[in-house]
Formats: sequence, C-alpha cells, structure tokens
Amino acid sequence: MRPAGLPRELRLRLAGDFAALRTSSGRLGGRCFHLRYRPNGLPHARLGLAISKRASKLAVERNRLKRLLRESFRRVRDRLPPVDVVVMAREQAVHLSGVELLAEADALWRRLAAIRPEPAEPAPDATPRH
RNA sequence: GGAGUCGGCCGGACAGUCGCGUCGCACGCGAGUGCGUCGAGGAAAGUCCGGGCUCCACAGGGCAGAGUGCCAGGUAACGCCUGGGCGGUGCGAACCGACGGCCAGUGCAACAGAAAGCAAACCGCCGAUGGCCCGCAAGGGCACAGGUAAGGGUGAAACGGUGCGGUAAGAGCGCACCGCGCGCGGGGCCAACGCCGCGUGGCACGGUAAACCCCACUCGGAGCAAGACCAAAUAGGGGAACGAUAACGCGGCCCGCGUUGUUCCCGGGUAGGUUGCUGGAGCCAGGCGGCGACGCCUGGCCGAGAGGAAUGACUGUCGCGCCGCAAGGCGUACAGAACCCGGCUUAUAGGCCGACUCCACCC
RNA sequence: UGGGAGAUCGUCUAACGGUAGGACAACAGACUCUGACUCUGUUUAUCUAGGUUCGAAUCCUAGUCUCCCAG
Repeated sequence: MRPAGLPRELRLRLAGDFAALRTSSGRLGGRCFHLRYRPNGLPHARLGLAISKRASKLAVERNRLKRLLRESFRRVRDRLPPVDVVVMAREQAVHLSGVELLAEADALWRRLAAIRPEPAEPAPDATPRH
C-alpha cells in the first residue's frame, strides 16, 4: 500500500463503527472541528466523517469540508496512533478558507498523535447495533 | 456615439507533483501493484407540472375529489412551447395577461347614498290635466292628486354619449352621428376574432365565478427504499377478535376483478450480496418541409454511475476584472449527479455573437 | 424520496373579503415612606414579491423559512 494513499479500508463505513464511537470514545475540540476517537486494534488509523446539514445547508460546502479533511488525513495518517476517529464540523468552518481549515485540522492531528492510547483493549466486535 | 429590446452561447486555459472512483489490459496464490481510459451542471437546485420504467388487474364502470380554461398547431405528454386573436403598458423595438359562462340557480357589495337591482325618487324641475283659492273676465296663485329623471350630491359601481327637435317640465319620445345587441355575407389555416359590407332592434342584458357553482377537457394507485434474483437464518410459539352475507390486494366510497383464512397483542428472529443502473423521446453535422414551435432523411459519435457516498489538494505560467505612477496586490459568480427524460421556477462575477428600436451628430 | 401543515406586536394567540383585537412583557402615570399587588394610558405586528378585487391578514401564483408524518 502506498504510504500516502487513502484506500477505502482506511475509512469508517459501517453504522456500527459510528455507533461504537458515539458510546465510548475520547474527544478533542477545535475551533471549527470536533473529533472523537477510540483504539481499533488494527495496525492503522481509520477516518470517519460526519458533516451534518447543521454545518452548512449547501451540499457544495459540505463536500468541500469532507474533501479537505480527507486530504489532510491522508497526509498524516501514518503518524497517527491506530484509532478510529470521526470528525464533525462546526458551523464556523464554512466561513474559513482552504488553507485555514487545513491548518486547523493539522493542529488536531498533532494533539491526537500526542495522546498515548491506553494499552490495547480488544478490537471492537463489529456486531452492528440496531 | 449614447440609451435600450429580443434571441443564442460561454462561464477560465495549459503544465507539473500527490490522491480518489468506474472500465479495460498486464503481473501476482492473494491482499494488491503498474499502465491506459473516462469522471458534475446550465441550472446537477427548488420539487411546481408532465412522461418513461416497475408492481398492483388487462387499468375497467359510477360517485366523490383534484387540475386546466381565448383559438389553432407542436409534442410521448404537460399547467410547456410556437403562431394568431383580444385587452393592457411603452415614443418604439418589444413586453405582460387564470382571457369560458352571472338571460341554470344560490350568494356578496363595509362606509356613504333617496336608491346597490325583477328598480326606486332625497334635493330639485313641472304642475299642461284634475282639485282648491282670488278675479266679472282675460288671467293669476297654492303645490293636494300627479308628472319627471335633464341638473345636484354619494359611491369602486347608479338602466348609453353629443346635437337638434319636442314638452307644462322632461325623457330614445322622435331624428342625425357615434356606441351597443342580433342576423346574413366576405375575410381569417372550415378557428378565436369582429377588420369590411348589408340588414335589423330605440337600446340594456349592471358588477363579482383567483364567491359557491355551471360547462368543456384531463387525471386509477403507489413509487428505484419501485421491482427482481441469490444466499443465510428462524419455531410455523402463546393469547384475543372476525369468519365465506368474511378478510385482504385497494388507495375516499360503491360496483367489478383476483386471492384464501385474515387481523391485532405478547415473546423471539432476520434486515448480507447481486441486479434494476444507464445507449437515450441521446448528441453532432448536413439536406429537405414548415412563418414558427417542430418534423423527416442521411452520415458520424458514445459523454459519470457512487453507495458513510469518487470528480480533490498544492505549485507555476497565462487570460479577465478592480486598485496602484510603478513594482505588485486583491478578486475570478451561482453552485455538486444518486432511476432516467421533457418543461417551469429560482440563483448566477464576468464575457461573446446576431437581429432590431429610439435619440444626437456627420456624409 | 414522497406526503402534509404552518408563518400575525418582544412572547402566546384571535379576527364572515371592509378601521388587525386580547393576554403577558416594556414604558409612563396614579396608589405607597419605598417595593410588590392593583388601576389608567401609551408604544410595537399580518414572512417576501407579484396578481384578482372598489378594497386582501384572509383568495390565487411564485419564493423564503419552520414543523410534522411514512419508508
């Protein structure tokens, strides 16, 4: 796997993964992003995005946020601990330019990398909650 | 040169690095890797209409309900488009218009006003005729019966307009012209219409149907989470109700058609994959028919198909706009496909092309 | 995706097509030594743009926003 790539395996795609993050996870808050994380027992980090209509009513704005976050995650993912992380956008995010948002995301990645994950709790069973 | 109207079109370009998705090829046991290919819009938007497609019955009958509403044409269809008529706005090019029917019925019209509708008469005018009074009489007076709708005033709206005659005063009461209604003929795509001609009626049939309603036409219901296939799993558990004059499919109701147990509560279980999924009322060029919307023929082309959801990030050069003497700086719209089309509506920096109108000046 | 409902003073709500009313709140005054209560008065609104009508919160069309329902 190319080190700077972002294949689909590195994305959170199941509702159960999101549900697990909602119930038990650590949190970090930034000016325009909010993220939650938990160890996943895999050799790499995984990214999930939750950009709601609260962040912006325009689909083109929400797509821009998601693409910028994916790009940012792609560049730093091999320096991150093996956690699942879901990023939520706040309402102020849409008013910022691309470079400002990337800087904002980088600050969060650094804070996430600084946190030493607690020693390997067992991998979350993928049973989806109803 | 300035101001404007209509129609059509574009809505950044090129290069490099990293990255994502579809498809094809190659390598690899496999995970995957490499190369190539294609990868948002004119509105993809709002979801306001119309269709295709799928299932329910082959989409059937009636009632109810909803929509449309000058005429003709275009179209798969439409509430869309084109042409024409009528009305309105503008000097004009042009633009705008739910624009059928209140002599089928019912209703409404605040305030004002005499009166708001099968007409009536407040102020006014008259009082010829009848009545009363004065007078010998001629005649005069009163305004009781009565006549009148010309004038005043109210209102959004009050039963044609102007002129002449006529009269007691008046009045389509009569006449002329204008307007209006009806009929016939011509014109108009056998139409709307009322452009022209002829005849006829003294002449209201008031307004309102985006009031109920009437008339004409259209509409069966649901929606790609439609629907189809594959695999896996579970238990045909307990209770209650209805019962073939029943229940469900089926949706407001009835008929009709189809199926055979159906429904509710408690408890338990499953909701994984494939397909539908993009070649179509498709796009481009040329020719022909038509005022036009559009149609027909010939040739060429293939241009997204995701599924926690790809089409991105950065750098450089150029273009365009604004600021600045300059170096340079800033900006570069509205906005992101989700079954697919045809429309409508709304948003949109800047720019290009064509046709036409008005004003000013020059030849 | 489909279907339905709504928008009226700062807030909650009324109003056959005919001067948009009430309650709470705010402000001013009265009562009181002061405050509260009470009384009186005042201010403030029809989501936006068009249309129908003599006249529109009401009827119609388009838009904006909010809420609800089904899957």
